Amino acid sequence: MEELTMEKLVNFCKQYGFIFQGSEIYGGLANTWDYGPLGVRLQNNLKDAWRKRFIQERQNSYELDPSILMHPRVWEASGHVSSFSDPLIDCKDCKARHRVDKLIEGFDPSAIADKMSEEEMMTFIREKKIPCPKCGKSEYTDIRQFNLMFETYRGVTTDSKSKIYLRPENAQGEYVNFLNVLRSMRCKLPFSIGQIGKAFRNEITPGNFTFRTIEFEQMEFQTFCKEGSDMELYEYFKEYGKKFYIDLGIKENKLKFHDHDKLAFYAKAACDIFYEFPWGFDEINGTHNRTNHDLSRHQEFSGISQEYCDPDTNEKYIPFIVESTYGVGRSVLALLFNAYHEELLEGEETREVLKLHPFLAPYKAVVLPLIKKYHSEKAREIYTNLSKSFMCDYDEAATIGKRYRRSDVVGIPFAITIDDDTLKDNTVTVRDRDTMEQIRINVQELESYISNRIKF
RNA sequence: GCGGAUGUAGUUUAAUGGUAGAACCUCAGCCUUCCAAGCUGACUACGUGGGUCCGAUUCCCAUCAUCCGCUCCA
Repeated sequence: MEELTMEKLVNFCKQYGFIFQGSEIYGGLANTWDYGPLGVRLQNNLKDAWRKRFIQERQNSYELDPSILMHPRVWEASGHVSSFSDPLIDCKDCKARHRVDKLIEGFDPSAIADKMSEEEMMTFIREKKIPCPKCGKSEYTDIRQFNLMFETYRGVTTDSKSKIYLRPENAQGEYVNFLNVLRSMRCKLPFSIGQIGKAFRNEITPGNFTFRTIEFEQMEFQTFCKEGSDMELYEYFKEYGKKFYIDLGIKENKLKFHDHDKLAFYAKAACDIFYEFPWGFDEINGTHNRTNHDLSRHQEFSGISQEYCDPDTNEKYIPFIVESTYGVGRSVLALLFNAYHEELLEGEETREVLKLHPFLAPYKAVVLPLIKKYHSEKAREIYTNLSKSFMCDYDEAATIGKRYRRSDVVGIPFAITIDDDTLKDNTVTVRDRDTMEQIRINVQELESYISNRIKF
């Protein structure tokens, strides 16, 4: 059995309609990928699973869909306007690109690059003749600013006053709505706001297939709490996140926690969940204790108090926030790697099977007339009825065996075959993808039989 | 963004300075009563743009994209 490489998975996704290259007929646009008919179903089912675990099954949890375009002051308060615009410099000799602040602080740890102006940094580099960490020479281009935020303009003019950003992270959408949710939902702390949505980062870096894209989607969960209960919640959500992935069918030995050695300036603690991809363990989730940094900043920049008044003690304080973020694209990628199997059959034959959790499967069932010309009328009738309950596929082309196999490849958990007996007694064969077991049941029982087996 | 490799149907590939042949897949028909059978037929490709040349898929240049490292990041 060959190892599942990235290249093989990319081909698989393209072949069966999961993921296509973005703008393919124009030669593609780097780092953009389009989810095809099956990929969208898988992705939506993942989102539904997340909603169920994080919103529906939790008390005091609310979903929000904030706007992607936000007031420019939000990004000043969040720190993105200053910290996301990295001054970069290229070595003229070996062409290596360096972040100026890292270059300076790497050379002289007592220097604080953040406090320097661009000119001061350039002078510092020239005077100290800081060597290029790669080649050792000290000949650099001028400093250039790279802003990781996508910019656009509202209105018809393109002056700086009309400049707005596509959000580089989603979390601020929840933070600016903290008071709205608190009031309208009559919340008490701790409570949580979740969101599924897209963010954009104008990075120059290519990624591994959909792992790294300039436009990406996240499922994230912000829990507002009192200082003191924050670390307990932080630990809780780390485990809750790992269990979420295991419940989705990810093998436990493919997952591990990864504590950050270096914390972001706003964070008190940070831990990722890593999945073992072909290139190694890499991040699919991040849980951060963000303290009361975010709400404090918004209070400062907006002038609106972000304090919570404890109804029992009348104590007022700015809540702490524990954030847990799940990458949609990354999770889908992990699920695909995790689900892909090649099974050896008798002889040399192999069967490709996508062993997705039935809840995640793009199609829940495929309806197959045993012989097209005898059974397709009845099969179509059953297909139409069943489609009212779940996404179903219908396949009457080629032999029955081929159609069984075809449904395995795209992860359909149940195959329903219509034969002569169906026409007489209204029973069908239901074949289970994972166990290969076949049972005979009445058409009337199909809906409840499948419903019971695709739960999450 | 840097370095390396690659680019012929959906996939895997063959050949060629005179515009391409196959297998698998897909579709249609025949056959077929439960796991990729068979037969017949059909569709589909030289990433893009220049240059050299009478003529370029082939040679050269650029570009785009992907993969592998590096860098960066969620």
